[in-house]
Amino acid sequence: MSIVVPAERPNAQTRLAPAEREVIEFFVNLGRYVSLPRSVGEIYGILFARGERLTLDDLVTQLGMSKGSASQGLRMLRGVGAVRISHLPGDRKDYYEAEAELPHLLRGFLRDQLASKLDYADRRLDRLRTVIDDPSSGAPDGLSERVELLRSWQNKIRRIVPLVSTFLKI
Amino acid sequence: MSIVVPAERPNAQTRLAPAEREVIEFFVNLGRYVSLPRSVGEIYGILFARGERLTLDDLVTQLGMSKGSASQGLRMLRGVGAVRISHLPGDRKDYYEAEAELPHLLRGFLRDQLASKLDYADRRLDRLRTVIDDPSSGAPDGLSERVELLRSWQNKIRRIVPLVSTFLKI
DNA sequence: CAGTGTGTTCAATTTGTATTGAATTGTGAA
DNA sequence: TTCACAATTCAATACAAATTGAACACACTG
Repeated sequence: MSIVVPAERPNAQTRLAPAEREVIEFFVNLGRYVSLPRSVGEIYGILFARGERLTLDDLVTQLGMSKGSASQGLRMLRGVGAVRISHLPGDRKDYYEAEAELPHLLRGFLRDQLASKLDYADRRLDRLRTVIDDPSSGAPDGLSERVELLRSWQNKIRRIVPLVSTFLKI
Repeated sequence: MSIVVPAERPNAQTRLAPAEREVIEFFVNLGRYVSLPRSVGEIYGILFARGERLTLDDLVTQLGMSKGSASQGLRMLRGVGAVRISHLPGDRKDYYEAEAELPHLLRGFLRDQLASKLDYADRRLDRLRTVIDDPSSGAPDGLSERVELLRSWQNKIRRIVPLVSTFLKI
């Protein structure tokens, strides 16, 4: 009778240097605060740690993640301008490197994420007003006043954005 | 042979007025951006819409959610100061109402959420530095410089907080 | 006290999100 | 064209988070 020890899955992460693992975990943790998937934090983390260009295959082997995850993670990071893509002559691979300048990163975030969400909230508030103004909507007493309060929040927040941008010299 | 039509679950939400449903969905959607569970958005939404005090049981029957969800959701909302609790004389129930002042809400958020996370990031960065300074950590070239860059991000963000606070008269 | 009306807890379940990997698309070279 | 290689897609799966509800704890009341 022999005891079957489950084969240890060859976790590629094991090959990473301690310093790299630490940086990666830092960004994974950071990403959690804005509900980014772990894989995205890992990708940005290793690119930041290395400071050099890596290919999708590099990410797959170094981080031990699937091609699918790497591909989708890179798309998200490209979308917010957190990684730059480039090429080598005579090489069809895409090479990625981390964008490490805070102003650049925040600009992408403010433009792509925040702006579109504020716009959406605007439309939502407009709809809310029309619904409430309909007498058959059963709006509780004073609701339309409270909704106007929301509108004023929205305006204040909109005015904060340029304030922050100026401060960060974006 | 008879076709069994699944009994329609008596969804309590159906009883809500259209205007109320609209407000609730607004806050549910808002909450998604900061990854709050739907139930929390619903609770704040109905309290905001009604503008009057409701009990846990009211929430359960009006929103059609479990007592457990309502209880946990209220705890979270109390935690960030988004709802106020009060009582009626000779009534053991807890009554809740929505805190609708933006400054008050943001104050709770800045103090409880942001501050503690910035502190945690600080400690994390300190550890990162000590790991990297260890020659056996296998830190890639130039990593310590890039980590110093992180430190400067951190400092900038810390200086934004009072700026925003001032602007919002918090 | 026992009884009743509260709110809370937490294991089980449901629901939602991320990840995988095989199939597919796209692209440059011969 | 066809081949070869790279990246993307997406249905299936694994994993994580939210929700439920029954058991519990607490505190007032008669």
